[in-house]
Amino acid sequence: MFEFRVERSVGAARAGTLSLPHGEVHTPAFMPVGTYGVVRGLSAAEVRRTGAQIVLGNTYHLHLRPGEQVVQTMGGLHRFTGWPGPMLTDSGGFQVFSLEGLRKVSEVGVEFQSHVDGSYRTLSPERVMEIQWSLGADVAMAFDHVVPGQSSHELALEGMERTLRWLDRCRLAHEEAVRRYGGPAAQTMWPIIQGGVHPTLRLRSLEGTLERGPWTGVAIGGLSVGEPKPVMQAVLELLEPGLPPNLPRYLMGVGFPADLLEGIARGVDLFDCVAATRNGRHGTAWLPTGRINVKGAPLKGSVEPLDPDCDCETCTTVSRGYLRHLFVVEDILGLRLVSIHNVRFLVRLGEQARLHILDGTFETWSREWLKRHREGSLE
RNA sequence: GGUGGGGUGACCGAGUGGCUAAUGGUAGCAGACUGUAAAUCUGCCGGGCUAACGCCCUACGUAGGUUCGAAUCCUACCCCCACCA
Repeated sequence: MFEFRVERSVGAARAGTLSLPHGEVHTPAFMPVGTYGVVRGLSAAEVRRTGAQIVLGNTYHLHLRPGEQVVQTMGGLHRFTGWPGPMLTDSGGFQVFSLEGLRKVSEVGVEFQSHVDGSYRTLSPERVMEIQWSLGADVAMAFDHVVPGQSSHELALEGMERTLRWLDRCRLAHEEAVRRYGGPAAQTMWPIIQGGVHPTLRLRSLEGTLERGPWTGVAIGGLSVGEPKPVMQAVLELLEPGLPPNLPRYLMGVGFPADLLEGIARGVDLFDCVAATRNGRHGTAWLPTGRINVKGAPLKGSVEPLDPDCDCETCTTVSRGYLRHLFVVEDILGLRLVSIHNVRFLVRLGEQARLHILDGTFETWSREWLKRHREGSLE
């Protein structure tokens, strides 16, 4: 269990298979985000039909609503959501970053003021691991301290070192849970590398993380939080040689289509991002030639499919003109259909990358794909 | 026919002498969104010129008038609504 097998690599890019209690994940792969136990707007069956292999949930959000005990009583996150496949829960570390202003970080943990009702909740590394154990995903993430992308050396150092100290506590708490409640096959925990945009801090975080191993996977966090894209890519290039080849690498919170290919080329195996569904709800759809505003006047009356190259439910059943109409009249179906397309788009991008890695043509294919995509985006 | 009320930018609707190209809202148009405080947020929204500051033109039913200055006051006319004949 929790085994990762690399089937082939081309440069730094890898095609692999991750074995988890609830199934296998063929990589590279995009994981849709289902913060509250739902990939916003989509049923489990619809998510399944996008080809997604693994879905995320969020510790902080599920702790607030409905509460991890409720989920546990109802049979765990898989039964709760009707998604029988692999799942991963994020620790709430990202909320330390995104809820800035609603939280106070200390060594013990983070005091959040709930965005739901204003009540104060404290999340510590121990508490976070308990909650994630109760939720019961295949993979739990360590509780980390994410700082903004442009953070000073001082702040990034603080976040990075705290993340390492918390990692020790997370590990103990997770091992305790495994010992007390279940076999080692039930859930694994992955650490998260921090360090902002500072190379020395990133390398220290990598080193500190690995020496606390062994692990079954490693995540790279604190990217795509405001730093320029070349900086993110440089961090990936910096870390790649030091990452154990036999572990899946998960780049947290990334990304847009181009980010996936750029990440895969730099050795990343797993991605997650809310942009597919958020942009879907907001009316932006990804295309091989860039992106399109589904609400835009030019789509009025168009009988073309959203993306003629796409095999998703949306593109094979309705027209651009109808999708635009759904947004104009504000029917939820429009949000859902574009979300379905965007998720399928990223999932399929992962599938395509995998095939091209397996047959050795990844670099050429990726270059061409990015060229076409970026040229379209300039329109 | 009489009396009263009313006609404002695509629509609804404020404004009752200068701070008014004219508050708001809707519709429309565009942009943003990366481990989800997001079916959200931001910008534009009479026309023309400008990269921009800005300049010019046309506008508050129609036509005149008063005034340094009018969507706002006066006169006539047109149209709508209510009530009375």
